[in-house]
Parts: sequence; structure tokens; C-alpha cells
Amino acid sequence: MERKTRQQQLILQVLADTKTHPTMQELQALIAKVDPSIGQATIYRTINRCVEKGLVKRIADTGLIYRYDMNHDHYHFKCKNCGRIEDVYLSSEILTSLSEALAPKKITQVDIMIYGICQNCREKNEKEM
Amino acid sequence: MERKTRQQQLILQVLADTKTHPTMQELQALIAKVDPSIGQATIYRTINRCVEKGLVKRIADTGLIYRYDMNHDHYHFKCKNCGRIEDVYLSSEILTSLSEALAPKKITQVDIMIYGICQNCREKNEKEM
DNA sequence: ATGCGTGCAAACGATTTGCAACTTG
DNA sequence: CAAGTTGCAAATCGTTTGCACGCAT
Repeated sequence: MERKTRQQQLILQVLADTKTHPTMQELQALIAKVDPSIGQATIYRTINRCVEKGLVKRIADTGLIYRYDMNHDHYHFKCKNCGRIEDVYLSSEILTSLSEALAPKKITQVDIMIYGICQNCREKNEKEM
Repeated sequence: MERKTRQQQLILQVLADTKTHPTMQELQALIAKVDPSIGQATIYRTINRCVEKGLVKRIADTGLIYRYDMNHDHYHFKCKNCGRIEDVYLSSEILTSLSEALAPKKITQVDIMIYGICQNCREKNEKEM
């Protein structure tokens, strides 16, 4: 059976309030600001449980370090220039054509990571040239 | 400047011959079968260099461990039942509509990971019920 | 001949685990 | 009250690094 503890609620609250897709380290720092008494093992255990449940998504930035995000139907774009990760929302047409392309497999989850240059960086680059 | 060494060629050869998206451990084992004298640091360094060059793709399976794959334009489907990872090829229409949806960003790379139940497991399940 | 790539072992960092104490239902 | 959860510290695991040697260019 599961329990709602003060720590779990705080950890998920912090993650939900954060729009920047924190790494585990960043998440630890954010949580420590609110309550430094929470042990890091607890954060790991809580996040891992939530990833299993599908409540939290692990997203693969470049490199070996993961970032974490509350799981709302969206995808991610990472700018190779400034490094920022943006949320991307896709039309249902694209998603249905995706699942049609994969039939007869049954799709339960789709993770999309797109890399490129964001609008800001493109404009900056053009000016500099 | 770059050099083609015996070790690099063997490592990439093994990865190219493997259709199973090996983890680093699995890759090490496969390479050891051919030539056990190759140090693991060499494998790490070689693969990392290739990932940077874009020759090899790191794919995020569930969990914290990455798998590796030669980078040919394809995507991945993981069956949550049997755990196997399949290659998925997508039509250019889907991909162009993806980049249209993201304009004015400039896209350089797209990674898609799809989870679900594969055909085999679906058929098996139906029989069992 | 030059210097990049290798192999080994040690170092490192992130994540997990064992355990006793505490909290939740 | 029982069982899941926590905090701490130690253990573990994957990956990186320093160094001396070897090999490709």
C-alpha cells in the first residue's frame, strides 16, 4: 500500500513548479531551499517510484545525465546553441499518423526529443553575419 | 587529426553487426569475444567520440542505462511486455509535418522513442484470454 | 618522428542499499 | 500497531582520467 508523506508531496510540488526540466542535482538544490532536511536518497526513491508509475518523465538531454519533468502530453526541443530545452506540443494529426504508421503495434507512450537551433539563436546568428 | 586504429574498427564493426541495440556492458562482452585484450576505457572513448560525431546514437531505454546503435535514419519502439526494441522507419511525410509544426526552429536531429505492445505480444495475450 | 590512441589501474560521481528510527493509515 | 518511508552513511556501479607505452600517419 502507498502513503502520502510530507516529503513526497514537497518533492513533487517542487518539480511541478519548475518549468526548467531540472537534473537530479538541480532538483536536489531546489528542494534543499525549501527543506534541507530531506535526504537525497529520499529524492531518488521518490522520483524513481514516480517514473515507474508514469507520473514523471525522464528526458535524455545530450550526455549521460537525465532531466526530469512532470508527465503532461508534450515533447521536447533542445537548442544545440543555447542549450535550453523547450516544451513542444504536437497536433493530434501528427500523433495519429504516427500510430497508424506503427500499426498493428499498440502504442502506449511516445517520447520525442528534437535537436536544432531555436528561433532566438537563429535570429542572433543572422545579425552577426 | 584522426587515426584509424585496429581497435576502433573492431568496435564499430561489432556495433554495426549487432542488431540488438546493446548496452555498454553488452557491447563490452561482444567485443571481448572477438578480442579480450581491448580495454574498456578504449570502448568508452571510441563510442563517445562517435556519438559526438553523430555516427552512433545513444538511445534511452527505460531506466538509467543507455543503449547504442549505429545512426541510420530510424527510430525505436520498445515493447513493454517482452522488452525487445525494434527499429521503426517513418515516412517522410510524418517527418516533414513534424518540422513544419516546429517552424521557425531549425531542426537538425529527431529522436523518437515509442513504447507499447508489439504484434507478437498482442497476439499471445489474446490467445491467453 | 610526432603525437594520437591504447591499456591499465586509480579516481570520480551518481545512484542505490542496509539499517534503525519514525510516520502514516 | 504494522508496514511503508525516511535519513544517514557506506557500498556499489558506470564512467572518466592520468600516465607510460605503442602504433598510425
